[in-house]
Order: sequence, then C-alpha cells, then structure tokens
Amino acid sequence: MSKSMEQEKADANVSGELVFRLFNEIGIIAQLSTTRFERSLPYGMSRPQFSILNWFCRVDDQASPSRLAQAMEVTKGAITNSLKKLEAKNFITVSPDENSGRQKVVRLTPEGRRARDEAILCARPAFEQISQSLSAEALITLVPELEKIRKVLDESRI
Amino acid sequence: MSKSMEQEKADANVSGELVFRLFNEIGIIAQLSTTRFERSLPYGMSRPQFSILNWFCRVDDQASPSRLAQAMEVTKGAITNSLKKLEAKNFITVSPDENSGRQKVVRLTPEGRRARDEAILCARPAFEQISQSLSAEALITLVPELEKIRKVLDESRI
DNA sequence: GCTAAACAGTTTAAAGTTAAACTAAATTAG
DNA sequence: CTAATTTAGTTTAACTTTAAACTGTTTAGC
Repeated sequence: MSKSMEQEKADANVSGELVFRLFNEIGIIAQLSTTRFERSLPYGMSRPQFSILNWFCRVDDQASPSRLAQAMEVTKGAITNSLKKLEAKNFITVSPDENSGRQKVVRLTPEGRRARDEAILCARPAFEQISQSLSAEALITLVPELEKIRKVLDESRI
Repeated sequence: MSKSMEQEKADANVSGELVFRLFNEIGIIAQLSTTRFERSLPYGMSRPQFSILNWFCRVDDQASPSRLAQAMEVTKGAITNSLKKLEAKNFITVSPDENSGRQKVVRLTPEGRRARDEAILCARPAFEQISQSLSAEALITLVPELEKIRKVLDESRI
C-alpha cells in the first residue's frame, strides 16, 4: 500500500469518527434544547406547532397540508394532527382549495401570528444563557456550516 | 441611550437570532440524521438501543439502569423499555446488584458488542456521503464547538 | 432501633410519531 | 370517454416517550 493511500485511509477514519461524533452531539443538543424550548412556549404550544406558525411567518402566508408536511419533514398524519390542534386554538384556518377539490388551504390567523411572536419572546430567556456562554464569532461560523450539512442531508433524502 | 448600549442591544439581537437559527438547524439535522441512521441499523435496533450498546463500549462495562438513564438523557421508564428490548436480543444481561437490593447491574454481552460493531459498519455508508461533502477542517472546528454547547445545556439542565 | 425521607426501578396514562390502509379527487393513457 | 394511476388528506394500529403514581430498598435523623 502506498504512503498516500495509507494517509487517505487514515483521513477517512478520522472523518468517519468525527462525523459520528458530530451527529451524536447534534442528537443530544436537539433533545436537550427541544425540551427546554417546549417548556418555555405559551398556550400549551408544542415545538411542531410552533414550527408551523413560524413557517407561515417566514416562508409563505398559505400552504397545503402536504406542503407543510414536506417543509416540517414529518408524515402527513403528523401534520393532520398538528393542524387540528392549531385550528382549535384559532391560530390557523383550514379551508377547501377552490382550485383543487382534494387539497386544503391552511392560513395563519392574526392570533396565530401574535402567538408566534409571543412564543419567540417567551423562548428567548431560555436561550440567552447559551448565547452568553458562546462567542458571537463561534455562532457566526457555526450556523452556516450547519446549514450546509442540513442541505446535504435534505437534498439526499431517501 | 448611549452608543455602546445601542451596540450591545444590536449584538444581543443578532446573537438571539443566531441562537434561534442554530437550534433550528440542529433540530432539523437531528431529525434527518436519526431517520437515516436508524434505517441503516441491523437487528431492528433503534437509535436509543444503539446508544446504550455504544455507551458500554466507550464508557464503562457495566452500569445501573438509572446511570444509563442519566447518560442517555431520557427518563427511567424509557430505559426500562430499551433494556427489555436489548435483553430480548441477548445484547445485554440484567442481574440483581449484590451490593444493593434496589439496583440492577446491566452488562454488555459478547453478542451485544458484536452487534454494536456491526451497527457502526452498517451506518458508515449512510454518513460517508456527508463526510465527503464536508471539509475535514470544518468538522474539526465544528465538533468541539458543539461539545461545548452540549455541555452548557447539560450542566444547566432544569 | 425506628421512623421519615430519599432512591431505584416498574407501571400506567396521555401524547405524539410513523407506516400503512383507506377515501376521494385529479391526471394520464389508451 | 373510460380505466388505471397518482395524489391529498384522514384514520388506524403499533410504538416510543414523558410525567406521575406506585413498590420496594436504603439511608438519615432522632
């Protein structure tokens, strides 16, 4: 085996180990931060429910349930469930689509928008401590790298 | 309001927004990578089950269920459930603790160790693609930063 | 020693998720 | 135009997790 091949193999092992650790850390952080985040949310809102409201504020003002399912990366059944909860709280409206009899149109209500803004305010303190113990520079490099990883995973979804 | 105070506030907002995006990305990556990882695992092993086997290989060769619950960051009930599954597959043994009538001792079996090694082999291809589309340098800076965040979250757990 | 508190583990109910079956509507192909 | 396929959304069953109640054991305090 040539020297360069050996080196390549070593690199691969190091990367493999690092990728493994990477996803391990990410899994633990996701678990801990989701728990913390959900506890801080108002109106008995869950993280998936918040994500839907937030999506409407950031991406589009209306969508079909299946589009939301894709955006949230969950099954259609899960979305059906979440939309029922949000509708019961008057945070969204669900109406038939005039252009397609098999689709529905989901829209944010003004109450939903207010609830989302409030949720962000409520969650802020829970994360302020973390933002204090992390340097701004670290965050600035971290976030784009994670976005890249998310995109790779997302585009190569099975 | 003084100039520096204004600047401070702006920094806080930027950090707040970044922290928010950080945990959002982490949540999505965790979801996508966990799905991918679990699909690649052999013996109908779940991620929590794998984590337990992996813990025994990396940290200690025996432990009580409650120590595992703390290490895995899940409730005792969840551990009871996972240990039953692992015991049914003969990947662990659960015996009474001779020194304490209320504790149990969980140990990895040789089959469990083999299953863990096999799981790592099975999972490797699923992550190889990611490790190729990420630079080694990026990984090397990313992982320690995430470890730091995990520790902050972990130490300040509510 | 005895009682109260703390601790380890299990069980239960409630909640949320997935995969798959199902209903209904739209599209495609012949 | 009709039949087959695909698509949208709901429902169901199985599973996992949490929080809380519960059982049994150990430790502390008096």
